[in-house]
Amino acid sequence: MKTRARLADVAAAAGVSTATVSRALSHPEVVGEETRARVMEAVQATGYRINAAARDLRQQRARSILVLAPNLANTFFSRIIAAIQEVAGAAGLTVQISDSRAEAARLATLGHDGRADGIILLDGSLDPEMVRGWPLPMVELCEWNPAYDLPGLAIDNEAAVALAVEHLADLGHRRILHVAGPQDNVLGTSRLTGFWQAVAARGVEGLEVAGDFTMRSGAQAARNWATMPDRPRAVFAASDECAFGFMSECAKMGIAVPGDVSVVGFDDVDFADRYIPALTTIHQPRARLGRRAAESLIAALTEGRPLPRKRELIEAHLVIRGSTSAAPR
Amino acid sequence: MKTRARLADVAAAAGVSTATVSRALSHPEVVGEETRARVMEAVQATGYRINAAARDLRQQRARSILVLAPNLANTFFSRIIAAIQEVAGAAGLTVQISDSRAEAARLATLGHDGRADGIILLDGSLDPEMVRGWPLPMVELCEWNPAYDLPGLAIDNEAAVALAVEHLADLGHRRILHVAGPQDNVLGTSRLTGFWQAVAARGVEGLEVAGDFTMRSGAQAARNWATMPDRPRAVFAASDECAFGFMSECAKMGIAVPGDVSVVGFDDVDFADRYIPALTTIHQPRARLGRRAAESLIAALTEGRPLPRKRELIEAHLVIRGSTSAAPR
DNA sequence: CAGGGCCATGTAATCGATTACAACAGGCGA
DNA sequence: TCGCCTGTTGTAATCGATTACATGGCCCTG
Repeated sequence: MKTRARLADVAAAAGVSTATVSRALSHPEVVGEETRARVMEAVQATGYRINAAARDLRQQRARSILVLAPNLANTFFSRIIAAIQEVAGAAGLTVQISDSRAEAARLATLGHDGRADGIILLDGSLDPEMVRGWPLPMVELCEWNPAYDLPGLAIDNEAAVALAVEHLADLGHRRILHVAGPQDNVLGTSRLTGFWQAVAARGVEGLEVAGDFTMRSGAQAARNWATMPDRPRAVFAASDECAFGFMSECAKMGIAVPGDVSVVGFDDVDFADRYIPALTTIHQPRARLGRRAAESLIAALTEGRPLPRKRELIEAHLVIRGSTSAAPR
Repeated sequence: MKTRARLADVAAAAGVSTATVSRALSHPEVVGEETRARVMEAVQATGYRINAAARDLRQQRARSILVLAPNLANTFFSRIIAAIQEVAGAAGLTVQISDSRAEAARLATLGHDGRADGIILLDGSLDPEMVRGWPLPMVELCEWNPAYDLPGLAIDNEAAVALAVEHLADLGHRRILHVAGPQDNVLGTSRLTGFWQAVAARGVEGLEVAGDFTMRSGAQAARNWATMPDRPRAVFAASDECAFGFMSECAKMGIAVPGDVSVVGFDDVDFADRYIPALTTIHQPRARLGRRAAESLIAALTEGRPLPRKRELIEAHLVIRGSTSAAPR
């Protein structure tokens, strides 16, 4: 087998034209039964495989979607991406991934070179000009940025935060510390906003310390918190990772969770359930988010069904585990 | 802006032929300085972006690599994939991902449709016939399968396991339990083999219980272990996740780690350092593995540098943290 | 000044499919 | 029997780039 068989080779083998072979493969119903059989046989015999580049060029589509996330290594994103890939694969589309923090020129190219038919954006911090310049259907997922002016899907972060605050308040906590996310990120800011709204609504005292979603920042927050004169006994971290960092640092300092301090996280990553103690947290249905985003984008691509115009919010729920307990009286 | 500008549009705008435009863009040095400037101006003016499908078709390459992993959601793989993407992106290649457990026909197509120039395989359980049939450069990473007959890169699992066993033995443990990985997986089997070799070499007693790398199986193993009449005080889990499962179940049963039992994991995932207690484990340099695999594949693709013929093993090391302590005397 | 070589550029073939349109055969109704 | 319709197949244009080869101008050398 020297070179790959082309459509023309199959046509020659079957004694028909390339048009017929093409039709036999993509629109079998318009080809005569006997001819079709002969073509299929020739396909087998030659080991023919379609050349995607040629088909894509002619059809002006790439049968591929691009997923942009700020950190591909993060377990939060990987679960979502897996779900996207699953849906896309089932629809016969490939998935390209790229770190959205890559060099800007390279990133811009990805949306312009025709190798993707649509984009799923997991990053709200891209240059809006660049994003709006991409001539493709796009959806935002989890994060969002009004300047993109795109349809999107996310959980209702503020409502979710309220669940966490309510839970702690229900346990009798009157003072709650929020280890915030980065304030250059919509998730960070909306969770912070939600926090202040929720404590105000519930009439409990709120406190705030800076963070950036990472375990390291959670640990740092714990060290700061530990030095507070009258430290709050309830902590709401802006992410699970942050909560893990906080709790692990507590353990180092000999502070018990939830005995000395109750901790709530956000995301419900896979490890939350198996942390010690198991982490009370907001569950983000990551697989579902990924699946739904992929489905609506793919429907837009393949059936021309228009994308929704607005951002859609789905409800997240609280999962109560061992890291929270009643406030000491 | 009705349709995207093509090379011909740029050529018209610059008053040159398409050949000149093409050359000005990809081989600037062969084009006259003044002409080049005029072309660049026309590119700006028309907003021209190359059509990748056309270029790929003509050049018979896709500028893309395909990464196949058995579970894209797994944090172990995602770190590796991120590194691959980073290297590939810097080299101007896109990265396609697919779950290698997808339907076989779809998977086979991925290697044949010409949309990838090379493949990085993170799964040793694929149909060897299919893998050998792919007419592309490939490398195996982390996992391997002799039937693929491919170059590969992985840590020396058996040597790594020996480090774990040595560490436990050095702490005075004479009886060590291995919570094994799945035996239909090379990593599972090679770690098990390594375990038996290491205990024999060190002259300590080994015990074995089945598992499959998951937290769930680790938890199950802990429950079994707890019922053993004379239970070993040292456990080596085939993966960090398994170790987390084991430890979390211990916590539920009121068994202290490392007080009552020392636990060693394998992989050093991001959370290992922040678990409670922090997990002693074998560090797999996942970013480095991903980077090196990507680099050698890309070198083969772009410079024609041949891939190594054999599998390459790199050393892993042990990270000692809080989950292990001296055996009680 | 003729001839050779080099440089810059243009012409046109090419990559491998899809698809608009043409052509042809056979069946059927008028 | 003629003309039309339907169903099947072929011819050739097309997608948008790259690149082998041809061309023409210019400079240099003998």
